[in-house]
Amino acid sequence: MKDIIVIVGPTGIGKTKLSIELAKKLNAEIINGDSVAVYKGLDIGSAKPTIEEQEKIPHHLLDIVNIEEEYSVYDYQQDVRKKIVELTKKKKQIIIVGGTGLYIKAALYDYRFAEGTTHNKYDNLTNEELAEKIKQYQIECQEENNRQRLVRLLNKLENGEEITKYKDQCLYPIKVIGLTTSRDILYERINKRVDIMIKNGLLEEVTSLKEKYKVSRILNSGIGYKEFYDYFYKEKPLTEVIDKIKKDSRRFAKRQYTFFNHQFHTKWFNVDFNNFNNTIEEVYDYINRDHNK
RNA sequence: GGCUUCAUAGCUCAGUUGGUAGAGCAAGGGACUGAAAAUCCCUGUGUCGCUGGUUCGAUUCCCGCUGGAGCCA
Repeated sequence: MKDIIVIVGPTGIGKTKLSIELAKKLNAEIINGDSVAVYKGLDIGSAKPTIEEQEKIPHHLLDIVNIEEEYSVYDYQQDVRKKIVELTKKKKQIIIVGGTGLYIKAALYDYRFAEGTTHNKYDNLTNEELAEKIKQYQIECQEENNRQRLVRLLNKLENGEEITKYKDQCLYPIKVIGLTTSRDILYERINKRVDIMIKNGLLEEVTSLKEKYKVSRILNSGIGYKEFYDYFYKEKPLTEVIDKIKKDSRRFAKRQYTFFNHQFHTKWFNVDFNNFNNTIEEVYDYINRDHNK
């Protein structure tokens, strides 16, 4: 089996562009590694590859979930693993591109999830009480303020699920390519990209989605979408929304660096924005060099 | 031109009855196994505008300068 090429990096760095150019050269197909782009209709704000781009190279796990549906790491893990089998049979090289570190890691590494688990929210318990209950299972719980994690952990314990730690067992041969640049340049690109999204009709996209889907977790948590809440319900000006999207994107980029630096063996490439072909060649050479050894 | 007032962290501002300073925001770092574009944790040295004086010691008091704001001519 050929190495799975994994392209990661902060938002707005040029992962999509690289993935398509590499796929052409490698006769590969692309699997989306982005937790928002799996949703239908979230096109502009998620910076999904355009129709033209998708026509050049087959894309998988894009537009596979309706906005009111729930989709989780578990679902993604299952879907990716099926796709890997499918594409390997077709003798296609696989490129996974995206910015959602946990999704990609859970798909490729030995992350274990039980089937049909419950999702009790414990609304009547405080964080302290949750931590207290967890302690009864002789489990040391860190992050005592992190309700999301406390709830999940307690659910697992009450279901009798195993609390596993197989962090570093990768199930497939992979090459992790990271794209990077200086913080200043990245932030400038992020800011510009948000302006372009607005020009391309982000407000219209969000407005029509809001009308169609009254309740949606993803519209309330995705960057480029959740920020419009203040615009629709608090009569805040659009400029404030735009600044917030930029800020949230910058902070997200920072967290992405932390994840890709520590959770993967990432080989970083400084992007040449003046001549992107240089970057493509550099990455292509790296992939081939390692194949031939 | 005269008088008053302000000048402190990237920004908005506290504060020190004279012993070289701290909040919010911004920013930086980190964690990460079913919400992950989520959630949570940690991080504040800055010629206290410039120059001189008083003082053991000045960002703090005083003189002058520069720049901003206001009032009067």
